[in-house]
Amino acid sequence: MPATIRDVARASGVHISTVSRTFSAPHLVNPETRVRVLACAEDLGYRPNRAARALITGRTHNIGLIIADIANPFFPPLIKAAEGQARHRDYHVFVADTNEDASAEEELVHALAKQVDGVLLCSPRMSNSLIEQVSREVPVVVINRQVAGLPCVVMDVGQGARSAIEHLLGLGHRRIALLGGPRGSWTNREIRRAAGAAARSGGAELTLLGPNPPTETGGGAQAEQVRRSGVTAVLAYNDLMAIGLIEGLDQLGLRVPEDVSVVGVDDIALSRLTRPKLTTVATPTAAAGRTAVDMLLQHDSEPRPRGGGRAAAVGDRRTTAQVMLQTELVIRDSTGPAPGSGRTRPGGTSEGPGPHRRADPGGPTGATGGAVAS
Amino acid sequence: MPATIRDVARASGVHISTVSRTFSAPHLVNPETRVRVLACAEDLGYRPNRAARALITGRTHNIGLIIADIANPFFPPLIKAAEGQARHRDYHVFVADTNEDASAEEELVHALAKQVDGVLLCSPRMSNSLIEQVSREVPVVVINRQVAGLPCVVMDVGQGARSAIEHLLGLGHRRIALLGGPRGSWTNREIRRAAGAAARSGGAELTLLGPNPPTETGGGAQAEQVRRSGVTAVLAYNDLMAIGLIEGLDQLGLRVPEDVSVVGVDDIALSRLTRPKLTTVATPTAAAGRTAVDMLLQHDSEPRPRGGGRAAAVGDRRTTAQVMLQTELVIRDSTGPAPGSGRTRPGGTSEGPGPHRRADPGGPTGATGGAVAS
DNA sequence: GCTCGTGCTGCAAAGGTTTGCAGCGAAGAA
DNA sequence: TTCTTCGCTGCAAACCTTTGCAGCACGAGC
Repeated sequence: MPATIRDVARASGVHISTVSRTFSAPHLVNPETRVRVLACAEDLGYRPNRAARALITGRTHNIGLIIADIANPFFPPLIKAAEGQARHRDYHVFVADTNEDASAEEELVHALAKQVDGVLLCSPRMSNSLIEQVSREVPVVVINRQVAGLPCVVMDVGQGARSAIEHLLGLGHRRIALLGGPRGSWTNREIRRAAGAAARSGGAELTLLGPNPPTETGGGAQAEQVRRSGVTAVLAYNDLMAIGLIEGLDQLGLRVPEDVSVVGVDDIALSRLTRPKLTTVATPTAAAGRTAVDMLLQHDSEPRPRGGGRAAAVGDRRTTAQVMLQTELVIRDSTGPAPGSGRTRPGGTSEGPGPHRRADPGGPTGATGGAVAS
Repeated sequence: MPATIRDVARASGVHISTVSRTFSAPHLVNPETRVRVLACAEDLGYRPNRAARALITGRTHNIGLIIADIANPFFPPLIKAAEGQARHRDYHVFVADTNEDASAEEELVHALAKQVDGVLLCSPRMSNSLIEQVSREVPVVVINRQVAGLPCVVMDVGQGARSAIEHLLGLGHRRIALLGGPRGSWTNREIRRAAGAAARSGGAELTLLGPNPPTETGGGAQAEQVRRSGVTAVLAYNDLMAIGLIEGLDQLGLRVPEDVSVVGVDDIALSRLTRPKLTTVATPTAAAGRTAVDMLLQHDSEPRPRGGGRAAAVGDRRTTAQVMLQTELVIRDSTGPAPGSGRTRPGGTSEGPGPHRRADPGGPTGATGGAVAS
């Protein structure tokens, strides 16, 4: 039913190539012809078929964004930032959700592969080797994971976890639990590694709880375990789990931060709305989205080898840089002195100004994170 | 760089049509040939180009889902449900976010048009006539809006608003504010209409505040207005605004529900986490997602007229049914007796069992909503 | 021995677009 | 007048698949 270029050509009495040029290279066609063609096109409701165009140009002007769980409020700022950046470069973003499922992830990459010029793989659950394999089918930038030979943008959660543990140590905590995230998460491994090292060097004991689904429910489900383990502080894989845990502890009659201190990771908007407000490791989510788009599109303007047109797609011959963005501990109300440590609570911290206050959420802070190697 | 069907044909010494059949109609090719072809394909990492396939079959097996604001927690359950339903039918869902912007919305429909078999337009901000226009380019199902001649699925927010107002009237409130949502929202109009009627027939005064952006910030920004207006209860366009408003009132020293009662709409997960827990109109979000996918794909199995292949796409000749799903008032802790009304608070309601307790979030409750007309 | 059916494969058109090249007419230069 | 140049347009190949039709070889039935 929709009109094709041929219909427009017929209606305006010119060759299809002239119609094509009317849209993609207007300066090459006689003004009079142009207006006539445009009129006919308007009349017939003609829109160039982007799929057909992509078939020959090798450019779709779309990018795919694959997300582990769209319901996790961690992602929307990243998505929005990516979309904004893409829009500047005249690209559209298609988002797909994998439900934390590795095989769905792979399937979606294939589904998207030829409809986009590249894919942003955000917090992938696939194995590294599988990522490498799919990256041969379509240009990929990985977010929240380092995989050798591929362009990546990660947050320095190691540093964040270290700061969190040090913060807890400073409050007198010596028995700390790490509420682990999902299996297959790079972030999870990094946090575990860094938190373990920091605890050890601070003379504290670190109990590992997990893996768990990275959701409120996943956090809440471990409340009983936390109580039984007798720890006085918990570092959670993310804010959602931290919030769920606080709820769970509450139902068990444990108060936060009086009985147990809780630290999250991500600094989602929600962490400012719950009571107590959450102490958390802020990650530059928006900056990550922007950076990833830039990396994917960095060779966009380069002339592409014509002939065979067969899409040496965007980002081909890309320098496989790896970028690490800085994180920052934001101290709010969910952490306090360890019970029985004799310390008193440092006055109502709650985001007062000071070294820990976060400058500009998702702003340049993170974007300046140094590029690393390769 | 990626292998094409031609490469596989060359490598396995058969014609490309045989390779094609190996994938799309295996029973038509000799088992020996088949294994040889499959081996070569595997070897070369060949994947059929879905864009090229779509060009000729007229089916992409993708559906587009256009969302006003992906950061609004109202949408993820709908997205997830749509994805699940689509997956059953062997479809993938591509999500796009419009940032509440009508023109971005239109642009995205065009970007998606030829890459998907149909589009779910969720809470559109476009004008009805524009929706009608784009629906000529690609099959569309509209969610959260009724537009004549197009298949729609809406929630009965009118009924919900009525229940909410009646609930407030029952608590003795006589001066109520309606915290309006974004311009161009069908839901907003429905709520206003129904709430206005209910208030009038209950002898209450309804103050309109808005339009506002449907976010926490948008809600919080009206806190001062709410105080000044002297109302004792507020019905907000959605939960996010309700929560933002509660925060804002809190900062002005007004307590909820002691000083002001607040009701939201949507019953997002967050509304159970804030203090006080939010009284709200639960909408069957997941059911809406599922239903919309079903409506879009209902003629999927029908044989398609071959010849010209030009995609009398999915859902063509669709019966343009309009479905309305039921809503339900969920009473939690953000509503109480009007100050000075002499009434006392009915004991700790908070989701106890009873007529208002919600059965199964997004479950069959809503899915059974009756089909209506046309 | 001939016909027919069956099982497999090749041929070529079709789908909607872009783009290098060639052609054409007119205007300007020699 | 003849040769260029220039501005515009048409031609046809190419992108990667799918699919109706035809062709081929072979075995069975008469």
